Amino acid sequence: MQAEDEPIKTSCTVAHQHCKCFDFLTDEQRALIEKNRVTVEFKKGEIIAKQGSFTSYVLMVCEGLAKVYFEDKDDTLILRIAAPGSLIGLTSLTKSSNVFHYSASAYVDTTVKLIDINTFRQLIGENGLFAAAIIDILGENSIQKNERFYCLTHRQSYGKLADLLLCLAGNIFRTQKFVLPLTRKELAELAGMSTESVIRTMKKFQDDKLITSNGKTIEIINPEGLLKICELG
Amino acid sequence: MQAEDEPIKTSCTVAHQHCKCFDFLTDEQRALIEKNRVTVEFKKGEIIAKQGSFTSYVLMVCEGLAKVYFEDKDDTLILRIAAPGSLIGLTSLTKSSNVFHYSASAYVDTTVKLIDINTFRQLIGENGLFAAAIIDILGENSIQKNERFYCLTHRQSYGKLADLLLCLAGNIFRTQKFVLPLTRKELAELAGMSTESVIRTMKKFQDDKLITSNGKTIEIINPEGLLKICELG
DNA sequence: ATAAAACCATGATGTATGTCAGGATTCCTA
DNA sequence: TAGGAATCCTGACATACATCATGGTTTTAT
Repeated sequence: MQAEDEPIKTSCTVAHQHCKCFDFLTDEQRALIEKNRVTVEFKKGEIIAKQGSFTSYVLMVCEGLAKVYFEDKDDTLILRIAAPGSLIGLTSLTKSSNVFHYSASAYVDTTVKLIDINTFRQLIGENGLFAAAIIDILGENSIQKNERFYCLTHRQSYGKLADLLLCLAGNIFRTQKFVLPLTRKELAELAGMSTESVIRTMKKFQDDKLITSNGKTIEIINPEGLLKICELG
Repeated sequence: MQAEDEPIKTSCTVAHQHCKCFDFLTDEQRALIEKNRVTVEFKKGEIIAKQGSFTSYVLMVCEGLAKVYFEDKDDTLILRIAAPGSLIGLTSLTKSSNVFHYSASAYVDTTVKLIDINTFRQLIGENGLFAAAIIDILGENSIQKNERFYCLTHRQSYGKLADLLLCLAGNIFRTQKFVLPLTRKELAELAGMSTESVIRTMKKFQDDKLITSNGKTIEIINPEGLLKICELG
Protein backbone atom coordinates (compact mmCIF):
# COMPACT_ATOMS: atom_id res chain seq x y z
CA MET A 1 0.00 0.00 0.00
CA GLN A 2 2.00 2.99 -1.16
CA ALA A 3 1.34 6.60 -0.45
CA GLU A 4 -0.06 8.70 -3.25
CA ASP A 5 2.94 10.95 -3.44
CA GLU A 6 5.40 8.08 -3.54
CA PRO A 7 4.54 6.18 -6.68
CA ILE A 8 5.93 2.74 -7.36
CA LYS A 9 9.25 2.86 -9.15
CA THR A 10 9.02 1.34 -12.59
CA SER A 11 10.70 1.90 -15.91
CA CYS A 12 7.74 3.97 -16.63
CA THR A 13 6.24 5.38 -19.69
CA VAL A 14 5.14 8.75 -18.59
CA ALA A 15 6.63 12.12 -18.01
CA HIS A 16 6.93 13.44 -14.51
CA GLN A 17 5.44 16.75 -13.69
CA HIS A 18 7.95 19.49 -14.09
CA CYS A 19 6.95 23.06 -14.26
CA LYS A 20 9.38 23.87 -11.53
CA CYS A 21 11.67 25.67 -13.96
CA PHE A 22 9.34 28.66 -13.86
CA ASP A 23 9.89 29.01 -10.13
CA PHE A 24 13.33 30.41 -10.86
CA LEU A 25 12.09 33.33 -12.89
CA THR A 26 11.88 36.84 -11.57
CA ASP A 27 8.53 38.58 -11.57
CA GLU A 28 9.44 40.53 -14.68
CA GLN A 29 10.57 37.37 -16.44
CA ARG A 30 7.37 35.63 -15.50
CA ALA A 31 5.42 38.59 -16.79
CA LEU A 32 7.38 38.39 -20.02
CA ILE A 33 6.34 34.77 -20.44
CA GLU A 34 2.75 35.62 -19.68
CA LYS A 35 2.85 38.25 -22.36
CA ASN A 36 4.32 35.89 -24.91
CA ARG A 37 2.13 32.90 -24.55
CA VAL A 38 -1.32 31.83 -25.60
CA THR A 39 -3.56 29.11 -24.27
CA VAL A 40 -5.13 26.69 -26.69
CA GLU A 41 -7.62 23.91 -26.16
CA PHE A 42 -7.41 20.77 -28.19
CA LYS A 43 -10.22 18.29 -28.59
CA LYS A 44 -9.60 14.62 -28.08
CA GLY A 45 -7.68 13.20 -31.00
CA GLU A 46 -6.52 16.53 -32.35
CA ILE A 47 -2.92 17.05 -33.29
CA ILE A 48 -1.11 19.40 -30.96
CA ALA A 49 2.23 19.41 -32.71
CA LYS A 50 3.32 17.84 -35.95
CA GLN A 51 6.71 16.31 -36.48
CA GLY A 52 8.66 18.14 -39.16
CA SER A 53 6.72 21.38 -39.01
CA PHE A 54 8.38 24.62 -38.01
CA THR A 55 7.85 25.60 -34.45
CA SER A 56 7.89 28.96 -32.79
CA TYR A 57 6.87 27.90 -29.32
CA VAL A 58 7.42 25.45 -26.51
CA LEU A 59 4.27 23.72 -25.29
CA MET A 60 3.20 23.14 -21.74
CA VAL A 61 0.35 20.78 -20.97
CA CYS A 62 -1.99 22.38 -18.42
CA GLU A 63 -4.90 19.98 -18.39
CA GLY A 64 -5.64 16.72 -20.08
CA LEU A 65 -3.31 14.12 -21.49
CA ALA A 66 -1.23 14.06 -24.62
CA LYS A 67 0.60 11.45 -26.61
CA VAL A 68 4.10 12.36 -27.73
CA TYR A 69 5.16 10.17 -30.59
CA PHE A 70 7.74 9.70 -33.26
CA GLU A 71 6.62 9.05 -36.82
CA ASP A 72 8.45 7.22 -39.56
CA LYS A 73 6.75 5.97 -42.70
CA ASP A 74 3.36 4.71 -41.61
CA ASP A 75 4.57 3.46 -38.26
CA THR A 76 4.81 5.35 -34.99
CA LEU A 77 6.61 4.99 -31.70
CA ILE A 78 5.13 6.59 -28.62
CA LEU A 79 7.84 8.43 -26.79
CA ARG A 80 5.90 9.37 -23.71
CA ILE A 81 2.62 10.48 -22.28
CA ALA A 82 2.57 14.15 -21.42
CA ALA A 83 0.52 14.86 -18.32
CA PRO A 84 -0.22 18.31 -16.92
CA GLY A 85 3.08 20.02 -16.18
CA SER A 86 4.97 18.43 -19.04
CA LEU A 87 6.87 20.54 -21.50
CA ILE A 88 6.86 19.56 -25.14
CA GLY A 89 9.30 20.83 -27.72
CA LEU A 90 12.42 21.42 -25.66
CA THR A 91 14.43 19.52 -28.24
CA SER A 92 13.53 22.20 -30.75
CA LEU A 93 15.26 25.00 -28.85
CA THR A 94 18.28 24.60 -31.10
CA LYS A 95 18.56 27.65 -33.27
CA SER A 96 19.74 25.60 -36.19
CA SER A 97 16.78 23.28 -36.59
CA ASN A 98 13.62 24.71 -35.15
CA VAL A 99 11.24 22.02 -36.24
CA PHE A 100 9.35 19.57 -34.09
CA HIS A 101 11.20 16.30 -33.89
CA TYR A 102 8.11 14.43 -32.84
CA SER A 103 4.37 14.83 -32.95
CA ALA A 104 1.88 15.22 -30.14
CA SER A 105 -1.84 14.62 -30.06
CA ALA A 106 -4.54 14.80 -27.42
CA TYR A 107 -5.68 11.58 -25.75
CA VAL A 108 -8.50 13.56 -24.17
CA ASP A 109 -9.55 17.20 -24.35
CA THR A 110 -6.37 19.00 -23.47
CA THR A 111 -5.39 22.55 -22.61
CA VAL A 112 -1.94 23.64 -23.68
CA LYS A 113 0.05 26.82 -23.27
CA LEU A 114 2.17 27.84 -26.20
CA ILE A 115 5.17 29.81 -25.03
CA ASP A 116 7.10 31.83 -27.56
CA ILE A 117 10.34 30.00 -28.25
CA ASN A 118 12.45 33.12 -28.51
CA THR A 119 11.27 34.30 -25.13
CA PHE A 120 12.23 30.90 -23.85
CA ARG A 121 15.68 31.19 -25.41
CA GLN A 122 16.10 34.67 -24.05
CA LEU A 123 15.34 33.51 -20.52
CA ILE A 124 17.78 30.64 -20.81
CA GLY A 125 20.42 33.15 -21.75
CA GLU A 126 19.75 35.66 -19.03
CA ASN A 127 18.75 33.41 -16.12
CA GLY A 128 21.23 30.71 -15.20
CA LEU A 129 18.91 29.06 -12.72
CA PHE A 130 16.22 28.77 -15.34
CA ALA A 131 18.72 27.30 -17.78
CA ALA A 132 19.88 24.81 -15.18
CA ALA A 133 16.29 23.82 -14.51
CA ILE A 134 15.71 23.19 -18.19
CA ILE A 135 18.86 21.11 -18.30
CA ASP A 136 17.50 19.15 -15.36
CA ILE A 137 14.26 18.49 -17.15
CA LEU A 138 16.06 17.34 -20.27
CA GLY A 139 18.21 15.10 -18.13
CA GLU A 140 15.22 13.59 -16.38
CA ASN A 141 13.50 12.99 -19.67
CA SER A 142 16.61 11.30 -20.92
CA ILE A 143 16.88 9.02 -17.91
CA GLN A 144 13.25 8.11 -18.15
CA LYS A 145 13.54 7.38 -21.83
CA ASN A 146 16.47 5.08 -21.13
CA GLU A 147 14.38 3.09 -18.73
CA ARG A 148 11.48 2.87 -21.09
CA PHE A 149 13.86 1.94 -23.87
CA TYR A 150 15.23 -0.86 -21.76
CA CYS A 151 11.75 -2.01 -20.86
CA LEU A 152 10.52 -2.20 -24.43
CA THR A 153 13.60 -3.90 -25.80
CA HIS A 154 14.47 -6.30 -22.99
CA ARG A 155 11.18 -7.41 -21.56
CA GLN A 156 8.52 -9.57 -23.06
CA SER A 157 4.86 -8.76 -23.31
CA TYR A 158 3.84 -9.59 -19.76
CA GLY A 159 6.55 -7.41 -18.30
CA LYS A 160 5.89 -4.57 -20.69
CA LEU A 161 2.21 -4.43 -19.97
CA ALA A 162 2.67 -4.83 -16.21
CA ASP A 163 5.10 -1.95 -16.28
CA LEU A 164 2.72 0.20 -18.24
CA LEU A 165 -0.21 -0.45 -15.91
CA LEU A 166 1.85 0.34 -12.83
CA CYS A 167 3.02 3.48 -14.50
CA LEU A 168 -0.42 4.68 -15.39
CA ALA A 169 -1.62 4.00 -11.86
CA GLY A 170 1.43 5.42 -10.13
CA ASN A 171 2.30 8.44 -12.22
CA ILE A 172 -0.67 9.50 -14.27
CA PHE A 173 -3.79 8.71 -12.33
CA ARG A 174 -2.08 8.38 -8.96
CA THR A 175 -4.56 5.88 -7.70
CA GLN A 176 -4.99 2.12 -8.02
CA LYS A 177 -8.44 2.37 -9.57
CA PHE A 178 -8.95 4.58 -12.58
CA VAL A 179 -11.00 5.05 -15.70
CA LEU A 180 -8.64 4.59 -18.59
CA PRO A 181 -9.14 7.09 -21.40
CA LEU A 182 -7.06 4.90 -23.69
CA THR A 183 -8.20 2.11 -25.95
CA ARG A 184 -6.54 -1.31 -25.97
CA LYS A 185 -5.01 -0.29 -29.25
CA GLU A 186 -3.44 2.72 -27.59
CA LEU A 187 -2.22 0.60 -24.72
CA ALA A 188 -0.69 -1.69 -27.29
CA GLU A 189 1.11 1.19 -28.96
CA LEU A 190 2.44 2.29 -25.59
CA ALA A 191 3.64 -1.14 -24.61
CA GLY A 192 5.02 -1.89 -28.04
CA MET A 193 2.90 -4.94 -28.69
CA SER A 194 -0.13 -5.91 -30.74
CA THR A 195 -3.65 -5.05 -29.68
CA GLU A 196 -4.57 -8.71 -29.47
CA SER A 197 -1.65 -9.44 -27.20
CA VAL A 198 -2.69 -6.63 -24.88
CA ILE A 199 -6.19 -8.03 -24.64
CA ARG A 200 -4.96 -11.54 -24.01
CA THR A 201 -2.43 -10.42 -21.44
CA MET A 202 -4.97 -8.24 -19.64
CA LYS A 203 -7.23 -11.26 -19.45
CA LYS A 204 -4.39 -13.29 -17.99
CA PHE A 205 -3.75 -10.61 -15.39
CA GLN A 206 -7.42 -10.71 -14.46
CA ASP A 207 -7.41 -14.50 -14.18
CA ASP A 208 -4.38 -14.23 -11.94
CA LYS A 209 -6.14 -11.69 -9.72
CA LEU A 210 -3.58 -9.00 -10.42
CA ILE A 211 -6.09 -6.53 -11.79
CA THR A 212 -9.79 -6.17 -12.39
CA SER A 213 -11.12 -4.55 -15.50
CA ASN A 214 -14.67 -3.87 -16.57
CA GLY A 215 -14.54 -1.91 -19.74
CA LYS A 216 -12.53 1.22 -19.18
CA THR A 217 -12.35 0.94 -15.41
CA ILE A 218 -9.19 -0.73 -14.25
CA GLU A 219 -8.13 -1.50 -10.73
CA ILE A 220 -4.78 -2.80 -9.70
CA ILE A 221 -5.37 -5.20 -6.84
CA ASN A 222 -1.94 -6.76 -6.58
CA PRO A 223 0.74 -4.19 -7.42
CA GLU A 224 3.49 -6.29 -5.88
CA GLY A 225 2.59 -9.14 -8.17
CA LEU A 226 2.73 -6.89 -11.19
CA LEU A 227 6.02 -5.48 -10.06
CA LYS A 228 7.42 -8.98 -9.79
CA ILE A 229 6.34 -9.66 -13.37
CA CYS A 230 8.15 -6.51 -14.47
CA GLU A 231 11.31 -7.61 -12.80
CA LEU A 232 11.25 -11.15 -14.10
CA GLY A 233 10.98 -9.80 -17.63
CA MET B 1 29.19 7.94 -53.30
CA GLN B 2 28.85 10.37 -50.43
CA ALA B 3 31.36 12.90 -49.21
CA GLU B 4 33.13 12.12 -45.98
CA ASP B 5 31.70 15.10 -44.21
CA GLU B 6 28.16 14.32 -45.25
CA PRO B 7 27.40 10.94 -43.73
CA ILE B 8 24.38 8.92 -44.74
CA LYS B 9 21.32 9.71 -42.69
CA THR B 10 20.25 6.75 -40.60
CA SER B 11 18.56 6.25 -37.27
CA CYS B 12 22.02 5.82 -36.01
CA THR B 13 23.51 4.44 -32.94
CA VAL B 14 26.28 6.80 -32.23
CA ALA B 15 26.74 10.19 -30.76
CA HIS B 16 27.70 13.05 -32.99
CA GLN B 17 30.74 15.07 -32.18
CA HIS B 18 29.87 18.02 -30.03
CA CYS B 19 32.46 19.88 -28.15
CA LYS B 20 31.20 23.08 -29.62
CA CYS B 21 29.75 24.16 -26.30
CA PHE B 22 33.23 25.16 -25.17
CA ASP B 23 33.50 27.63 -28.01
CA PHE B 24 31.15 29.92 -26.16
CA LEU B 25 33.35 30.27 -23.11
CA THR B 26 35.46 33.32 -22.43
CA ASP B 27 39.20 32.87 -22.05
CA GLU B 28 38.90 33.02 -18.27
CA GLN B 29 36.12 30.47 -18.27
CA ARG B 30 38.11 28.16 -20.47
CA ALA B 31 41.05 28.57 -18.14
CA LEU B 32 38.79 27.71 -15.24
CA ILE B 33 37.81 24.48 -16.93
CA GLU B 34 41.44 23.69 -17.68
CA LYS B 35 42.25 24.17 -14.03
CA ASN B 36 39.44 21.91 -12.89
CA ARG B 37 39.87 18.94 -15.10
CA VAL B 38 42.12 15.94 -15.30
CA THR B 39 42.91 13.63 -18.16
CA VAL B 40 42.70 9.90 -17.65
CA GLU B 41 43.55 7.02 -19.93
CA PHE B 42 41.48 3.87 -19.84
CA LYS B 43 42.61 0.56 -21.24
CA LYS B 44 40.35 -1.46 -23.50
CA GLY B 45 37.56 -3.01 -21.49
CA GLU B 46 37.99 -0.82 -18.43
CA ILE B 47 35.03 0.83 -16.84
CA ILE B 48 34.99 4.58 -17.26
CA ALA B 49 31.86 5.32 -15.28
CA LYS B 50 29.66 3.07 -13.23
CA GLN B 51 25.91 3.42 -13.06
CA GLY B 52 24.74 4.25 -9.56
CA SER B 53 28.03 5.63 -8.29
CA PHE B 54 28.36 9.22 -7.17
CA THR B 55 29.86 11.50 -9.72
CA SER B 56 31.72 14.73 -9.36
CA TYR B 57 32.60 15.30 -12.98
CA VAL B 58 31.36 15.34 -16.53
CA LEU B 59 33.39 13.25 -18.94
CA MET B 60 34.56 14.15 -22.37
CA VAL B 61 35.96 11.51 -24.69
CA CYS B 62 39.14 12.78 -26.35
CA GLU B 63 40.46 9.70 -28.08
CA GLY B 64 39.23 6.18 -28.47
CA LEU B 65 35.72 4.80 -28.31
CA ALA B 66 33.44 4.14 -25.38
CA LYS B 67 30.28 2.20 -24.82
CA VAL B 68 27.56 3.98 -22.87
CA TYR B 69 25.12 1.48 -21.48
CA PHE B 70 22.26 1.03 -19.08
CA GLU B 71 22.35 -1.84 -16.60
CA ASP B 72 19.47 -3.65 -15.01
CA LYS B 73 19.82 -7.00 -13.32
CA ASP B 74 22.25 -9.00 -15.42
CA ASP B 75 21.11 -7.48 -18.67
CA THR B 76 22.35 -4.34 -20.37
CA LEU B 77 21.13 -1.96 -23.04
CA ILE B 78 23.68 0.02 -25.00
CA LEU B 79 22.56 3.61 -25.15
CA ARG B 80 25.15 4.91 -27.53
CA ILE B 81 28.72 4.80 -28.65
CA ALA B 82 30.71 7.76 -27.45
CA ALA B 83 33.28 8.87 -29.99
CA PRO B 84 35.84 11.63 -29.47
CA GLY B 85 33.98 14.84 -28.69
CA SER B 86 31.13 13.17 -26.85
CA LEU B 87 30.17 14.30 -23.39
CA ILE B 88 29.13 11.69 -20.85
CA GLY B 89 27.28 12.45 -17.65
CA LEU B 90 25.22 15.47 -18.59
CA THR B 91 22.17 13.80 -17.12
CA SER B 92 23.87 13.91 -13.74
CA LEU B 93 24.06 17.69 -13.63
CA THR B 94 20.93 17.74 -11.50
CA LYS B 95 21.87 18.88 -8.06
CA SER B 96 19.42 16.49 -6.46
CA SER B 97 20.74 13.22 -7.80
CA ASN B 98 24.38 13.38 -8.72
CA VAL B 99 24.89 9.75 -9.59
CA PHE B 100 25.63 8.24 -12.96
CA HIS B 101 22.47 7.01 -14.57
CA TYR B 102 24.35 4.71 -16.89
CA SER B 103 27.74 3.08 -17.16
CA ALA B 104 30.49 3.59 -19.67
CA SER B 105 33.40 1.37 -20.63
CA ALA B 106 36.20 1.54 -23.16
CA TYR B 107 35.84 -0.36 -26.41
CA VAL B 108 39.48 0.43 -27.14
CA ASP B 109 42.13 2.36 -25.24
CA THR B 110 40.45 5.64 -24.56
CA THR B 111 41.48 9.04 -23.26
CA VAL B 112 38.92 10.94 -21.27
CA LYS B 113 38.84 14.36 -19.66
CA LEU B 114 37.08 14.57 -16.33
CA ILE B 115 35.67 18.04 -15.84
CA ASP B 116 34.62 19.08 -12.37
CA ILE B 117 30.84 19.04 -12.25
CA ASN B 118 30.54 22.13 -10.06
CA THR B 119 32.65 24.11 -12.46
CA PHE B 120 30.33 22.89 -15.16
CA ARG B 121 27.31 23.99 -13.18
CA GLN B 122 28.85 27.34 -12.45
CA LEU B 123 29.49 27.99 -16.12
CA ILE B 124 25.94 27.07 -17.01
CA GLY B 125 24.77 29.62 -14.50
CA GLU B 126 27.00 32.43 -15.59
CA ASN B 127 27.19 31.91 -19.34
CA GLY B 128 23.89 31.76 -21.14
CA LEU B 129 25.43 30.78 -24.44
CA PHE B 130 27.18 27.88 -22.81
CA ALA B 131 23.93 26.81 -21.15
CA ALA B 132 22.11 27.04 -24.46
CA ALA B 133 24.80 24.92 -26.08
CA ILE B 134 24.43 22.25 -23.40
CA ILE B 135 20.68 22.31 -23.93
CA ASP B 136 21.34 21.83 -27.63
CA ILE B 137 23.50 18.82 -26.95
CA LEU B 138 20.92 17.28 -24.69
CA GLY B 139 18.30 17.92 -27.32
CA GLU B 140 20.39 16.32 -30.04
CA ASN B 141 21.06 13.32 -27.86
CA SER B 142 17.38 13.02 -27.22
CA ILE B 143 16.48 13.16 -30.89
CA GLN B 144 19.09 10.62 -31.73
CA LYS B 145 17.93 8.32 -28.99
CA ASN B 146 14.39 8.55 -30.32
CA GLU B 147 15.57 7.42 -33.71
CA ARG B 148 17.57 4.58 -32.30
CA PHE B 149 14.65 3.64 -30.08
CA TYR B 150 12.43 3.51 -33.11
CA CYS B 151 14.95 1.46 -35.01
CA LEU B 152 15.37 -1.15 -32.32
CA THR B 153 11.69 -1.54 -31.60
CA HIS B 154 10.18 -1.28 -35.07
CA ARG B 155 12.66 -2.90 -37.36
CA GLN B 156 13.62 -6.49 -37.66
CA SER B 157 17.09 -7.90 -37.58
CA TYR B 158 18.10 -7.12 -41.15
CA GLY B 159 17.10 -3.50 -40.80
CA LYS B 160 18.71 -3.12 -37.40
CA LEU B 161 22.05 -4.48 -38.50
CA ALA B 162 22.04 -2.55 -41.77
CA ASP B 163 21.38 0.62 -39.83
CA LEU B 164 24.18 -0.12 -37.41
CA LEU B 165 26.71 -0.80 -40.15
CA LEU B 166 25.83 2.39 -42.00
CA CYS B 167 26.13 4.25 -38.75
CA LEU B 168 29.53 2.90 -37.92
CA ALA B 169 30.77 3.69 -41.38
CA GLY B 170 29.16 7.09 -41.62
CA ASN B 171 29.56 8.51 -38.16
CA ILE B 172 32.31 6.68 -36.34
CA PHE B 173 34.90 5.62 -38.84
CA ARG B 174 33.79 8.00 -41.58
CA THR B 175 34.88 5.71 -44.34
CA GLN B 176 33.33 2.75 -46.13
CA LYS B 177 36.16 0.40 -45.22
CA PHE B 178 37.21 0.06 -41.62
CA VAL B 179 38.69 -2.28 -39.08
CA LEU B 180 36.01 -2.96 -36.55
CA PRO B 181 37.24 -2.97 -32.94
CA LEU B 182 34.01 -4.67 -31.88
CA THR B 183 33.22 -8.36 -31.65
CA ARG B 184 30.10 -9.87 -33.18
CA LYS B 185 28.78 -10.14 -29.66
CA GLU B 186 29.23 -6.40 -29.20
CA LEU B 187 27.58 -5.74 -32.55
CA ALA B 188 24.71 -7.89 -31.36
CA GLU B 189 24.36 -5.89 -28.17
CA LEU B 190 24.31 -2.70 -30.20
CA ALA B 191 21.74 -3.94 -32.65
CA GLY B 192 19.64 -5.55 -29.98
CA MET B 193 19.82 -9.06 -31.36
CA SER B 194 21.61 -12.34 -30.64
CA THR B 195 25.20 -12.97 -31.64
CA GLU B 196 24.16 -15.81 -33.90
CA SER B 197 21.67 -13.65 -35.70
CA VAL B 198 24.33 -11.02 -36.30
CA ILE B 199 26.64 -13.59 -37.80
CA ARG B 200 23.93 -15.05 -40.00
CA THR B 201 22.75 -11.65 -41.15
CA MET B 202 26.29 -10.48 -41.89
CA LYS B 203 26.74 -13.59 -44.00
CA LYS B 204 23.54 -12.79 -45.85
CA PHE B 205 24.75 -9.25 -46.50
CA GLN B 206 27.97 -10.68 -47.91
CA ASP B 207 26.14 -13.12 -50.15
CA ASP B 208 24.03 -10.23 -51.41
CA LYS B 209 27.16 -8.20 -52.19
CA LEU B 210 26.22 -5.44 -49.77
CA ILE B 211 29.38 -5.72 -47.72
CA THR B 212 32.61 -7.64 -47.61
CA SER B 213 34.06 -8.84 -44.37
CA ASN B 214 37.25 -10.69 -43.67
CA GLY B 215 37.63 -10.96 -39.97
CA LYS B 216 37.54 -7.52 -38.46
CA THR B 217 37.85 -5.64 -41.72
CA ILE B 218 34.51 -4.60 -43.08
CA GLU B 219 33.78 -2.75 -46.27
CA ILE B 220 30.43 -1.42 -47.29
CA ILE B 221 30.18 -1.88 -51.02
CA ASN B 222 26.51 -1.08 -51.53
CA PRO B 223 25.39 1.57 -49.05
CA GLU B 224 22.25 2.32 -51.06
CA GLY B 225 21.23 -1.30 -50.80
CA LEU B 226 21.76 -1.29 -47.05
CA LEU B 227 19.81 1.92 -46.73
CA LYS B 228 16.94 0.34 -48.61
CA ILE B 229 16.96 -2.55 -46.15
CA CYS B 230 16.80 -0.06 -43.29
CA GLU B 231 13.81 1.64 -44.79
CA LEU B 232 11.93 -1.50 -45.58
CA GLY B 233 12.30 -2.62 -42.01
C1' DA C 1 -32.75 6.53 -33.76
C1' DT C 2 -30.14 4.11 -36.67
C1' DA C 3 -26.22 3.18 -39.58
C1' DA C 4 -21.38 3.08 -39.70
C1' DA C 5 -17.26 2.83 -37.65
C1' DA C 6 -14.36 1.71 -34.15
C1' DC C 7 -13.35 -1.29 -30.51
C1' DC C 8 -13.12 -5.69 -27.88
C1' DA C 9 -12.48 -10.47 -27.85
C1' DT C 10 -10.83 -15.26 -29.12
C1' DG C 11 -9.14 -19.00 -31.88
C1' DA C 12 -5.98 -20.70 -35.66
C1' DT C 13 -1.76 -20.12 -38.03
C1' DG C 14 2.84 -18.51 -39.37
C1' DT C 15 7.35 -16.83 -38.72
C1' DA C 16 11.25 -14.25 -37.08
C1' DT C 17 14.54 -14.85 -34.07
C1' DG C 18 16.31 -16.55 -29.75
C1' DT C 19 18.39 -20.64 -27.69
C1' DC C 20 21.12 -24.72 -27.58
C1' DA C 21 24.72 -27.75 -29.19
C1' DG C 22 28.77 -28.65 -31.64
C1' DG C 23 33.06 -27.67 -33.97
C1' DA C 24 36.57 -24.43 -36.16
C1' DT C 25 39.26 -20.56 -35.75
C1' DT C 26 41.58 -16.84 -33.61
C1' DC C 27 43.53 -14.55 -29.75
C1' DC C 28 45.86 -14.25 -25.55
C1' DT C 29 48.98 -15.67 -21.93
C1' DA C 30 52.28 -18.25 -19.23
C1' DT D 1 55.23 -22.20 -28.48
C1' DA D 2 51.62 -24.64 -26.40
C1' DG D 3 47.36 -24.70 -24.15
C1' DG D 4 43.24 -22.44 -22.96
C1' DA D 5 39.88 -19.10 -23.56
C1' DA D 6 37.30 -16.32 -26.29
C1' DT D 7 35.32 -15.70 -30.60
C1' DC D 8 33.30 -17.16 -34.85
C1' DC D 9 30.29 -19.99 -37.39
C1' DT D 10 26.55 -23.40 -38.67
C1' DG D 11 22.61 -26.37 -38.04
C1' DA D 12 18.47 -28.03 -35.47
C1' DC D 13 14.92 -26.71 -32.55
C1' DA D 14 11.63 -24.04 -29.70
C1' DT D 15 8.59 -20.30 -28.89
C1' DA D 16 6.77 -15.79 -28.12
C1' DC D 17 4.22 -12.97 -30.58
C1' DA D 18 2.31 -10.96 -34.67
C1' DT D 19 -1.01 -11.63 -38.09
C1' DC D 20 -5.30 -13.09 -39.95
C1' DA D 21 -10.10 -14.16 -39.66
C1' DT D 22 -14.49 -13.69 -37.59
C1' DG D 23 -18.13 -12.13 -34.54
C1' DG D 24 -19.95 -9.45 -30.82
C1' DT D 25 -20.10 -5.01 -28.56
C1' DT D 26 -19.65 -0.26 -27.87
C1' DT D 27 -19.09 4.36 -29.52
C1' DT D 28 -19.70 7.94 -32.84
C1' DA D 29 -22.02 10.61 -36.16
C1' DT D 30 -25.78 11.99 -39.04
